[in-house]
Amino acid sequence: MSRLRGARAEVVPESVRRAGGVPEATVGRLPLYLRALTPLHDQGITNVASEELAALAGVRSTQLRKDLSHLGSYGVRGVGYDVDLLAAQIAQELGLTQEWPVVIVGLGNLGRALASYGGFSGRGFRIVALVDDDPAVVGTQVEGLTVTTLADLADSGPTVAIGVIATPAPAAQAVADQLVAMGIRSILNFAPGHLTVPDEVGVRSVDLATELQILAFHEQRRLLSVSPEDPLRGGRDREVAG
Amino acid sequence: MSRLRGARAEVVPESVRRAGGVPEATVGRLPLYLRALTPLHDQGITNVASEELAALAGVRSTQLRKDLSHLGSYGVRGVGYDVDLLAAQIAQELGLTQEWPVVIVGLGNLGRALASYGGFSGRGFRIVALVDDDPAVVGTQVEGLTVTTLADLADSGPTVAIGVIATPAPAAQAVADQLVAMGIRSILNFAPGHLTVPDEVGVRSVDLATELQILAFHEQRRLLSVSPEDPLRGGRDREVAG
DNA sequence: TCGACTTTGTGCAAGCCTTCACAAAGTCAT
DNA sequence: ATGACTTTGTGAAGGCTTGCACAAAGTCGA
Ligand SMILES: NC(=O)c1ccc[n+]([C@@H]2O[C@H](COP(=O)([O-])OP(=O)(O)OC[C@H]3O[C@@H](n4cnc5c(N)ncnc54)[C@H](O)[C@@H]3O)[C@@H](O)[C@H]2O)c1
Ligand SMILES: NC(=O)c1ccc[n+]([C@@H]2O[C@H](COP(=O)([O-])OP(=O)(O)OC[C@H]3O[C@@H](n4cnc5c(N)ncnc54)[C@H](O)[C@@H]3O)[C@@H](O)[C@H]2O)c1
Repeated sequence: MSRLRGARAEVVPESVRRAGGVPEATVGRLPLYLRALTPLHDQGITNVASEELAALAGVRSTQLRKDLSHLGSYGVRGVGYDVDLLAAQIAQELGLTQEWPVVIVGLGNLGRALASYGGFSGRGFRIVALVDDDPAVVGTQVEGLTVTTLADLADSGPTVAIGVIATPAPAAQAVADQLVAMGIRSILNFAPGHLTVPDEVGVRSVDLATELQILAFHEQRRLLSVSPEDPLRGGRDREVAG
Repeated sequence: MSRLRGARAEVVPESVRRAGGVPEATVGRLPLYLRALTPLHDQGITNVASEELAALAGVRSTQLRKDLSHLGSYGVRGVGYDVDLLAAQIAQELGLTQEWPVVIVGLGNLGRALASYGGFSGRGFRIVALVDDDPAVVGTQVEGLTVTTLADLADSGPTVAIGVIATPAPAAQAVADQLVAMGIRSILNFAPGHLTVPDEVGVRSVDLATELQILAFHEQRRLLSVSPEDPLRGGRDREVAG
C-alpha cells in the first residue's frame, strides 16, 4: 500500500536514498519486534495489537506502527497483527530467511563465551569457524569446531558472511583488514576502538566501557541533582521513589 | 512476568534527554573520544587537532567540535586540544572522576568472561560483587571475589551503583526488579529482552542477536545489488549505526 | 608588530526521527 | 444490516541531530 513511495513525484526528495525505503532507525528496532514476537508465537498466541507488542518491545505503539508501515501493511484494523505473518515479514526484511555463516576471531574469555552461546542458531546465524593465532589454541576443539588460523580460513575454510572480532584491541584492525581481504563485508567488533574499513563494509561495535560510561553519565546527573555531597550513598537504606 | 506496570521503561528515559545541556547523542560519543585520547596520552602526545581526533574516533571533525562545545571551550584555535586536559574534562563530564562500584549478576559463560575482563578498572569502574543463584556457584571464588546471592548482597554486601545482568533471559526481569529494589538505578543488560523498570532507572541493553540482525539487513541489501534507482549510498566509512 | 596561516567554536539550514491527530477499515452485538 | 467500537496506517508538526559556512582567535616567521 505504500510501495509506490519512490514513484510518487511528491515532496519526498532525498528520503528515498534510504536502503530499501526502510529508515535506519527502523532497522535498528526490527530485531526488537522480532524478539518480542517469538515468545508470543511459542505461547500459541496468533494475534497481537500494536499497543501490546510495543509494550513488549519497549517502544511506543505509534512508533511500532510507523516502523511496520515501512514494510507494508500486514495488520488488520480493529484486530491487530498476525503473529506468525508479522514475524515472517520482519525476518524476511532482515534477511533471516537464510542462515548467515559466522566466524569468531579470538578465542579468549569472550570469544569462548560467544562460541558456546546458543543464541546464534534459531536467530538466523550459525558459527561455522573459530579462529585464533595462539599456537596453543589453534588445532584444539571448541564447541565441536577445530580452531584454525585466519590464513587457513581464507585458504581452505568455509565461506563466511559475518566476522565477529573478539581479539585484544591492538589486533582488531589487522584482523578486520584480513577479514575484508577475504571478502567479508559485515563485522561485529567487541574490541574497543574504531575500525577503519572500506565503504562497502558494515561494522558495528559493542564496547562494554562505552555502555558503562553512558550509564555513569546519567547516574551522576541523577545523583548531582539530589545529594551532591555523597554520590554513592543511598544503597540499601533508600527506597527508590516511584 | 510483570509486564503490566505503572512506570514505563525506556532505554534512555525521554525525561533524561539533554540532561545538563548535553544532548544524548553527544553523551553517546564522549566515550569514543575518551577512548581515542588514551593511546595519544600513552604515546606522550600532548596536543591533537579536531580533525585528527575525529579520525581516530570515527566521526566528522565538525561533529567532534560541536560535541566538545557542549562541555565548554577547552581547545586553542590554531593549535588544537590539550590531550590530557580534554581527557580530564570528558572524564569529569561522564562522572569518571570516581570509581563506580559494579555488581555482575549471573556467572555463566558471559558473566565469567566479564568478571575476568580487565577493561573495567582504569576506565572508571570496579567490580565489587559477583552474584549467582546456583548453589553450586554461590560461595566459590571467582577473580578474587566470593560469589554471593542477591539477597546477601542486599543484606550485607558492599554498596553498588551499577548492575550488570548476565543471567538467562527468563530471569532478567526478576533480577532487575531486585536490583532496583536495593537502590540500583543503572543497569547494563546482556540478556535478550526488554526490561521494565521505573522511570528513574537507566537501562542499556546489549543484544548480540540484534547486532547481527542489523548487519544481516545491510548484508542482504548489498547482495540484492541495490535497487535500480538507488546507487548505493556509500559515502564515508561509517559504522552501520542505529 | 604585522600578515599569513591554522584551527576552533557556532549560527543556521537541512534532514531525520518521533509524536500527534485522525481518517480508514475492520469487528462485533443486536 | 447497522451502529458502536476498536485498531491500523499515515500526513503533518515538532524536535533533535548533523553538516556547512565562516567569523573568531590563536600561532608563526620575518
Ligand atoms: N572479556 C570480556 O568480558 C570482554 C568484554 C567486553 C569487551 N571485551 C573485548 O573483547 C576482546 C577479547 O577479550 P578477552 O577477554 O576474550 O581477551 P583474551 O585475551 O582472553 O582473548 C583474546 C584472544 O584473541 C587471540 N588473538 C590475539 N591476537 C589475535 C590475532 N591477531 N588473530 C587471532 N586471534 C588473536 C588471543 O590468542 C586470545 O585467545 C578484547 O578486545 C576485550 O577488550 C572483552
Ligand atoms: N554467552 C554469550 O556469549 C552471550 C552473548 C550474548 C548474550 N548472552 C546472554 O547473556 C546471558 C548469559 O549467557 P550465558 O551464556 O553466560 O548463560 P549461562 O547459562 O552460561 O549462565 C547464566 C548464569 O546465570 C545464573 N542465574 C540464573 N538465574 C539467576 C538468577 N535469578 N539470579 C542470579 N543468577 C542467575 C545461572 O546460575 C548461570 O550461572 C543470557 O541471557 C544470554 O542470552 C550471552
